[in-house]
Amino acid sequence: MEDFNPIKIEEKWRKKWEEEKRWEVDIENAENPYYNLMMFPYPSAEGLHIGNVYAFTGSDVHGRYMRMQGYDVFEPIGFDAFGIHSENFAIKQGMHPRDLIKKSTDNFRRQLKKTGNIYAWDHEVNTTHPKYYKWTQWLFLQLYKAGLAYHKEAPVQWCPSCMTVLANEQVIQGKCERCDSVVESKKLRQWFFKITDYADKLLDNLQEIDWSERTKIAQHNWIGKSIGYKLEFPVSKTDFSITTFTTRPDTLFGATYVVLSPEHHLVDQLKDKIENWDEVAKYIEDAKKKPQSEKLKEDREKTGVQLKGVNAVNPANKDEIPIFVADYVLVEYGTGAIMAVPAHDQRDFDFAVKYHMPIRPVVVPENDEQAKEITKNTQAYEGQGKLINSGPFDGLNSEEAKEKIGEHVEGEQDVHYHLRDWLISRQRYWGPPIPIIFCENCRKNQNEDAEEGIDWTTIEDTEYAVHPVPEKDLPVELPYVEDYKPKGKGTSPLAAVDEFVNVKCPECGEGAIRETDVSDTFLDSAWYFLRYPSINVESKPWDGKLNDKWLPVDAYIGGQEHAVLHLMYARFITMFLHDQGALKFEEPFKKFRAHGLLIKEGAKISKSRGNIVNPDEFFDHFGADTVRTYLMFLSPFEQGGDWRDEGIRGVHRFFGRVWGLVQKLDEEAKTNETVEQELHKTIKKVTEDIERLHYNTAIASMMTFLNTLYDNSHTKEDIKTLLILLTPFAPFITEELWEQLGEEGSVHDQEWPKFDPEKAKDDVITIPVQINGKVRAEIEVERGLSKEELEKAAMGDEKVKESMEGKEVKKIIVVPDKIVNIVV
RNA sequence: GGGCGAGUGGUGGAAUUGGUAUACACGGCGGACUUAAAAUCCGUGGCAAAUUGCCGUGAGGGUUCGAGUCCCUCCUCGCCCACCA
Repeated sequence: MEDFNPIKIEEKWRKKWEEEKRWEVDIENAENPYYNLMMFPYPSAEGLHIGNVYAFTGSDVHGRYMRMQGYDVFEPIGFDAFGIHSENFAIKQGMHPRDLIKKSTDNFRRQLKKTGNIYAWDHEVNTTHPKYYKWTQWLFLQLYKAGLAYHKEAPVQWCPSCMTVLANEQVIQGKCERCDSVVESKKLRQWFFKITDYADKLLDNLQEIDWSERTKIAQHNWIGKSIGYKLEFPVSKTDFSITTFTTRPDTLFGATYVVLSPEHHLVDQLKDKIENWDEVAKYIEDAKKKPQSEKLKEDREKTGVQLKGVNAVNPANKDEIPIFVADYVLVEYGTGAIMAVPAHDQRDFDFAVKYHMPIRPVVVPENDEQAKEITKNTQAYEGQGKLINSGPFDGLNSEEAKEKIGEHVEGEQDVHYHLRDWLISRQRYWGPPIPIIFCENCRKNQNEDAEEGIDWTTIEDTEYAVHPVPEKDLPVELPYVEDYKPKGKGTSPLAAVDEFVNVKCPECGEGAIRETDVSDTFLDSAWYFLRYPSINVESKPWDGKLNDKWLPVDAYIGGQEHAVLHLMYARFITMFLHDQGALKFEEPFKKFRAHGLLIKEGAKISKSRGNIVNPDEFFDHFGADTVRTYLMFLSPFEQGGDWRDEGIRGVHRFFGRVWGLVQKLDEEAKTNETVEQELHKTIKKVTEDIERLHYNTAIASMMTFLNTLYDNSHTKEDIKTLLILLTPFAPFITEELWEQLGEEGSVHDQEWPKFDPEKAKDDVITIPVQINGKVRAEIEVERGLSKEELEKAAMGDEKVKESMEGKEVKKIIVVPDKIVNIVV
């Protein structure tokens, strides 16, 4: 009898599998392709996080299961190694990002190979490799040529301490995530992708894809479609008119003032008429200076200033109402101006109370009691109801009134989205250079008359023609720059590299300059899944035939934190490529499931908490099988798990017992009935639970089955079935024991066991007998007894008779095969 | 403020359409084995108790023969978004 030594076993098989390239699929000829994708990691210098192991294992269990269902599973892996994360860490370490990334990916690869996942290592993607980012740049050019990439001056978030622009996701409540400094707003020329062109498609397609509901809802909310009306408020005694956007035209009669955002263009145009211009100008100046964090503060008091000397006209009742400038109205949303209805919008209400504006209720609930309450004006009523104080529209339902009032004042139906265009330029070093050349000479020679349609831009007061880098010149390689740190001048460190910046214009051949910004990391990851199958194709981003075979992705697993960013961008890019005729599908991921967050003892795992779990330690001590199975045993995969160091011992013991079972196998023994029934039940449970990613209960039922095998006479076949069921979770020990049982071939090539639904049911079942809803007895009966038989059996039971003594039966509820309840 | 989700033993968590609450594990305690320890195996929701009884799924109410599950009111926690008109 051999001792159970998981480390030795795993080394043996790992080596063998690596030599055989055991998990590679025939990418060209696979008959049943199944693309099992996991969000590729950012290779942090600290090494693989236990949370990564958790996520990857969950995906791999699914992949291995599908493999045993007869699919040719392609499970690739790669590294999302560009980006500010890596760069910041490199700066901290005083190491060049390129060197650091090389080191980190090597370490990641070493750790990933320990996990026992069926990765297609021959298809590894690395976003920082010129052979990869050549096509990221190509993608940029396609978007540019299609008119979906544009250049515009826009405010960005700027950290004065780090002296750099920050990505939106690096700004936490108005502060820099690294140094906690308050972020400022700064205007810079930027590249944007017109993702908003796809807002409706991104929204509508959600209905057709098999994704976790919460992820779909997150995307739905992020796109944030609001349907409403554009309403005009003329400025009295002028030719100007203020265009407002509202989703509640039904409350128009309650609009008692109008608010412009401080950046609104009309403020300047009305300058001559405004009597308190100095005051207004000062307010606007202050508002611009106000840091982002101040604006985001939760209970921040609203401020504003009235434009004295001018009034707007409410188009519904022709009332002259005041105009304010206030920074609670955002220039970037809607029209940058609102009609304020204090009675029915809490924000307007707060403002109205402070500045003594009238509050006129125009919508009240149908219920009169509640209606009385509303008219007391203690807070805004934002619900639906019937109209009052609205002239000819009184009594109408607010829903109907929307359209009627909207039409009455000749408003224009209008739609707005929360989704904004995707800002993709970064003034940093560690990313793919944006493949654009600016030529001053070409701009000078552009025919003034033909200005339309020719793309040009202004950089530091000089006009340039904008040229895409010719595709034959791709990739625009990121030079190895010694001083790669951000300089804080609003430009990338690449701007200081003359050899990079100065270039011959591809059109006129004269001296020109390159765009020095790099693109957002999210662009790298927005298309990587298209590259995996075609990683060895040099002449194009992907091979059409391979693409047809493997894409779209069959199953995608990743973190909920990417619900809006990455997943939205990937969908947008796919839709765009589809419209270009480059892809046959619009949606990249047929099925998506978000895994939960792994925590430790109730707390988030983080360096600052000092509760880091080092996966290497556990791999080396217990082996990958145990780590994998323990992680999956914690809780439902989509819910997340709570890691405890001690808990892993239970799974270790379990495998010790599985091992022991094989060691003391009695070849002569026969299966008894209990084992047979339990076997079919277990197959059913494990299969169903793996399908719905409830790995924890799948494992629990295998533990139960193991206990049954220990307690009952069983055969080698029974053990073999258990091993097969365990394979997706524990690929090493199952293979080893398969070999020890003297079986041909590999456990991994076995067909997934099938269960007989009849045998998965017990023949004799225990039925509880309740009296007045309390369990008083249990009776053993055959399955399938009729109501009458069951009632008879229950009434005949000794315990039941005892409890019933001297009582009168009022009613008996009998649910066959379930329960008997006697009411007395 | 908005959206989403969750509250079950000391802990992680189980529980088809409403049908024996706490499966499977961890830890603690007790026991077996051992010279002893480790490992292994068995028992263990709480309170009282000879057999047994009562109480128990965040709180309160309701529907039902029967509620962790359905309905209403409330409380707490987590995540995401946030002055989006």
